Amino acid sequence: MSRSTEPHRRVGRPPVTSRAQILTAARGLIDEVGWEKLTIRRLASEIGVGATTLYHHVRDKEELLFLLIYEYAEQIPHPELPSEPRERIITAAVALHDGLAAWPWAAEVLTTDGFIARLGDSFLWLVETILAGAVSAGCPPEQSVQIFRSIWYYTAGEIVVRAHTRHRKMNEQDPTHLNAYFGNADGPLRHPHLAAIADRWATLAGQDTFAQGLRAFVDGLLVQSLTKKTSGAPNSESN
Amino acid sequence: MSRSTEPHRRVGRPPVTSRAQILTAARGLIDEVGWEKLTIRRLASEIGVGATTLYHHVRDKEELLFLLIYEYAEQIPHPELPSEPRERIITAAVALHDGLAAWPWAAEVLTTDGFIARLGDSFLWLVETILAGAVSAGCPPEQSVQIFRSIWYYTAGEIVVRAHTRHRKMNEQDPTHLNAYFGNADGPLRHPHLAAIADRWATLAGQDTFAQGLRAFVDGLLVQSLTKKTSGAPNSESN
DNA sequence: CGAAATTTCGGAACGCGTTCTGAAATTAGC
DNA sequence: GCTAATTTCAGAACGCGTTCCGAAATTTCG
Repeated sequence: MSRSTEPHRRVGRPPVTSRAQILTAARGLIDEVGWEKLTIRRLASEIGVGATTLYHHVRDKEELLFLLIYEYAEQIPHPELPSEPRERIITAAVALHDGLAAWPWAAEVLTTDGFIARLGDSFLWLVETILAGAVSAGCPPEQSVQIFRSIWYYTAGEIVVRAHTRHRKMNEQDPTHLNAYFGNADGPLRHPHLAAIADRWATLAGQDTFAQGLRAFVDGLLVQSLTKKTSGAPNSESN
Repeated sequence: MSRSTEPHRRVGRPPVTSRAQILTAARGLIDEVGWEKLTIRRLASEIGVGATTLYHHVRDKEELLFLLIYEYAEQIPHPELPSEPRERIITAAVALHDGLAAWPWAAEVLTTDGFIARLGDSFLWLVETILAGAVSAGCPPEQSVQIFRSIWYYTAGEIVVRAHTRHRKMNEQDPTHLNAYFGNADGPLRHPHLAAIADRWATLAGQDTFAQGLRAFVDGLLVQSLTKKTSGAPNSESN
């Protein structure tokens, strides 16, 4: 209707802040004090408005965090894609992972309902790339979606688990750590392999094996999809 | 020290409740009103004690939920294991997944720090089985741990994402659903594969493909591990 | 100019998990 | 028996996210 032609000042009390200002202030506050200390009340007083005022510009805190990721994500440049479909999938999935893992609070929002669907063009392009890669590799569209979902579970799980893992220095000095649990009384008897590796567990768990696991996963998924094709008859398995 | 020989009544004010009673009451409350409505205050008043009293028997709410899972988990019977190592891994991982996914609040605790290490014998036995399966298949212990970690990321991710996905009936009636996001103006231009499958996305996302994806993952992980053996030289990849 | 409609603001309040602190209830020692 | 030591209890309070609702500030209409 009335667009730029008519600078119709809107009826009602004029807003004292805006979603843009809130997001900017939130970014600043996160840079200052860290995202754990970002609270609605603190953010509001930083802007100089009442706490409840923010709820007229943002549905809730979860949406606030999502919008922060959303805005940043749109600025991420698209990675160059290799020619081979399988490598394209991996490149896109790694970009998706790294893009999200870059923000420590991503884990808070990652698993919310419909997160993928709410992603912006930049991240949707990565989803599209994964789907396209699977299709290029010979998978039917339905299975391509399932391949993406599997990759997404793996990706989200890695980010969330690692985000919740305290990155204390892997000094073996901490007796309350893994060894204390794994190495209980009859551990070596009941769980020999676990006991054998218990003292190295913390070190191994600290390594970043996302990309390596992803490669294995994509290989397995493509092999599985291309082997049984679109066999309508279910396997001998439960699902 | 003084055990059953001496019924030494302990010094100090006698406790009015116990961790066992708290856990029992928590289970009852969850059965009655659902785990979302389980609050510290409500649980305390259910028992008939002050809210803060619970904190002398349980560190925090997270530990309370963890203990609930822990106790249940110990009662789970061990699944029968197939003979083939690969199938043993899958059987154990599915049991781990199903055992955790059985409690809707598992997602709240799943990703907390050191969750796996704090698991009880019953679940640790599943971890042990996965490790043993990988070793039996020919993987060195270190890579077996990485294989388990990859499986765990996938498993935890699946549970957490699905737990946070509202299971609304997949009626296409809801215009605020996926299509509304995926099918935006120039969606078909920018994301053709996404647009092509958008209307079927919700249905596909509702399917349980955990076991299928797991099979692909395990296959890929074993192939990867056995192919490059314990090559000390890193790949051409970043990691 | 004044009343009505409209839109936003923000203080009060709720329930939450959690911490602090002093009171209460018990045993041990004199 | 009285006091001290010990252990637990629980009310008060804090900060949090969030909701409710009346007040405030603007435009529109008569």
